[in-house]
This record gives sequence, C-alpha cells and structure tokens, in this order.
Amino acid sequence: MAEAKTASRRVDARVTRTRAAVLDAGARILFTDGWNQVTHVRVAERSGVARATIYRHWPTVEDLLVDVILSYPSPNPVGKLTGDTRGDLVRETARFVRNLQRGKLHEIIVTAMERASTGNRQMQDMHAAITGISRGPIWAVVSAAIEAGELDPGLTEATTAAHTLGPLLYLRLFNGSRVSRRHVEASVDAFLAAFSVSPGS
Amino acid sequence: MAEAKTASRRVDARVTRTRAAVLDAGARILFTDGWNQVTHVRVAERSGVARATIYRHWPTVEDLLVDVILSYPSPNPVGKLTGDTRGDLVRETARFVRNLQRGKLHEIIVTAMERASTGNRQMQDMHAAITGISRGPIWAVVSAAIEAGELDPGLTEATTAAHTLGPLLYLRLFNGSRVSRRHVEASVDAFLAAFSVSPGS
DNA sequence: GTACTCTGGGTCATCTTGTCTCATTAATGG
DNA sequence: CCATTAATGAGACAAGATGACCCAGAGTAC
Repeated sequence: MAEAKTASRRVDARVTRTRAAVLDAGARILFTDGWNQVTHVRVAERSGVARATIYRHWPTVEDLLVDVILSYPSPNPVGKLTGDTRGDLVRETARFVRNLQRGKLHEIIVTAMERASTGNRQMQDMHAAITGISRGPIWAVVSAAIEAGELDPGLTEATTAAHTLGPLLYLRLFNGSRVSRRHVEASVDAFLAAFSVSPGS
Repeated sequence: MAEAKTASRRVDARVTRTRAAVLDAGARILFTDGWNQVTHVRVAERSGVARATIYRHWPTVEDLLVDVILSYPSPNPVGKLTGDTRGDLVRETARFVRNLQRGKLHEIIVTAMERASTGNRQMQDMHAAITGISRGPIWAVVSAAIEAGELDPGLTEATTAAHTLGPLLYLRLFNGSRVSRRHVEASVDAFLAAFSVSPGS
C-alpha cells in the first residue's frame, strides 16, 4: 500500500495540497453532517477544490469515503496495562463505548456495516479496518491475560470482541439504549465469568 | 392506528388490491434484490401498479418500506418450550442465526439499523419492531427460566438479547464470520455461566 | 526558462425523484 | 341496474444529483 512513492517521481505538491484539503473537508463533513453528506459536490464546496479535480482523484464516492476514514488518525490508542485484567478491560471497553456515544462514531460504524453488507469490497475492507481499530485495545488486555494464564487460551480476538463489545453494541445499535458504566461492567463480568480459567475446575 | 375502518366507509376493493399487489412486489424485491432496490419505480414495474398510485398511497420510500416490512408475516414464531433451558435457548438462538445467514435478513437488519441511526422516527419504529420479533423467542425461554428460579431475576429482555444474540451478531455483522453451531453454543453457555442462579453462591 | 502536469470552472447528458393533470375504469349506494 | 363517486393509469414535467468532458490558466519539476 506504500509503493509508488520512492519508486516513481515525487508527488506533485499540488496533489498533496488537494488531497489534504479534500480529506480534511471530507472528515469535517463526515463528523458533523454524517456519512451520506460526504459527496463530491459538498466536499468540493467546503474544501474549495474543484469538483472535476475531486472526481479525478476519487472516481467514486466509495473511494473518497475510504480515504477519508482511513486517513483519519485512530482515536483509539492502546492505554497502558496495569495487570489488573478486569480493571483494564472495563477501562478500555468503557472508552470504546464513550467514543461510540459521542459524536458520529455510532452512525459511522453502522453505515460502514451497511455498505459492507452489500458486497462492496472497498467498504468491506474499510469496515474491517474500523472493526480492527475498535477492538485492538481490548485484545491487548485479553491476550496478556491469556499469557498470564488467567483466561481461556482458546480465545481469539474475534471471540473476545464478540463477548465484550457484542452485548454493548447490541444495546446501543439494536436496542437504542444509552450504555452506562453498569452495562460495561456487566458485559466484562459476563465475559470473565465465561472465559476465566477457573482454579476450581 | 386502527381507526377509520369501522367509523368511516369500507375500504374500496381497488385500494385493497393495490395495497396487496404493491406490498407483495415490495417484499419480493426486498428479499431478492435488497433494500435499496425497493423504490417507487421498481415496485411499480414489478407490481404493475402505476407509479402515481404508489406515490398516492406511500408518499415516501420510508412509508413504503415500513409497510412492506411490517406487513410481512413474522418468520420467527416461538417454538414450544421443553423446559430444558439450555436446549431451548440453543435451538431458538440457532434458528435466529439460521435466518440471519439465509437470504437477505442480514442486509435487512443492517440497513434498518442504518436508517434508524439517522434519526428517522419511522425507521426507528421499524427497527424496533424487527428487533422485538427477533428476540421474542429467546426472551420466552429466558423469562420462563427466571420464573423457574434458574436465571437471575434481574435480567431484562434487552439484556438477555444483548448477551445471547449480541456476540453472534457481532461475529456476523462486524467480523463477517459465518456463525457456526459451536458459536451459538458458546454464546449461550457464556450467558448461562454469567446469569445462572448458582446454588453455590 | 521550458515543457509538463494539475487545477478550475464551465458545459452537457443522463438518471432519479416527486408532482401534476386528465381521461378511463371500477366500485359503491340506492 | 344506474348514477355518483373515487381510484387508477399513463404521461408530461420540473428539480436535483451524478458524472463525463473540455480547455484555458497556473503551478511545478528539471
């Protein structure tokens, strides 16, 4: 994904500027007006870049969206692990939920999912990227706990996310609920109850 | 919602026919070509009803979609409960997953969620209806088990669905996985491990 | 400085969406 | 069975979005 940069000629400074202006405007539109407002026309208006130019760089809206999303800095860095598995899990899960409930992340995730479900490859890749970013910190905690012998070594990243984030995403996306800290703790505790390496058995 | 039927004059037979033809065509389009193909134009083509007529009955696409979805017979009747909580839960959950993985239900759910997330009231109501239908059987099993003293009496329908269906929906919708019977059993077992009224404590 | 490339702004064709009109046809109530 | 009433069908029409194209002008690289 990072070829054609050292091999070929340097990128024209105008291209760099255009890309930056467009992606910035695209991100602003995405996070304020929502997903379906990110069109060539609106991005052109807000970025000052001509419509034709945007079409040249991103022939389809999907191309544009994918670049906007993937060029956006991840808002989900892994925090430092304290070794207290439950505490770390609750903290990281709560942070995910906070992101989910503030701003447009909710809508972005849902729309990415919807676009991905129609079979569009680019949208599927982007959706996978968002998914991966969102569950990275939780998997960091859990994989450490697995190595420490606290959790079921059969756990995968997907299964972990399914049982920690799954219930919370259900509450938020299907049930329309606000997800409280109590919900987060309940979800984490249920996960731990099910997948802890119990000394008793 | 059921007024203007006994009070006013009977419904014209032509209206009945038009509604039936349109909703039938709409459902067929929905389940074969997907959600965003359900437009006035396509429904008109496939139903033989004139575009103008469809616009008269359903001014917006949302109106049309809501009627198509809500008039469709629920594919999710509650099975008979055997009293074996785990067995009943696995069976009902597996059936939900089967529906989810066959045909367009996946896409329908995801799109309903996406539309609902934009704030449209009708779409939210419809999404809530779909959600309710999908988790009804599971709640039937669980509420019986609660009364039998097997499960935590603090469980609600939403929480139950979150912990049984949530992980599976995550795997399917976020992870893109095929959900196997093993996944279903793992999810049910995790739920039971977390919410059983344990005799030991 | 010159050749090259990108951009801007405009035009144009096309598709979709939704409204409106009017003649035709079917249903209702007596 | 007939007259009134209401619904339908077909098409025209406006408005808006989408995407392709062209060409002059300006910036960039060598």
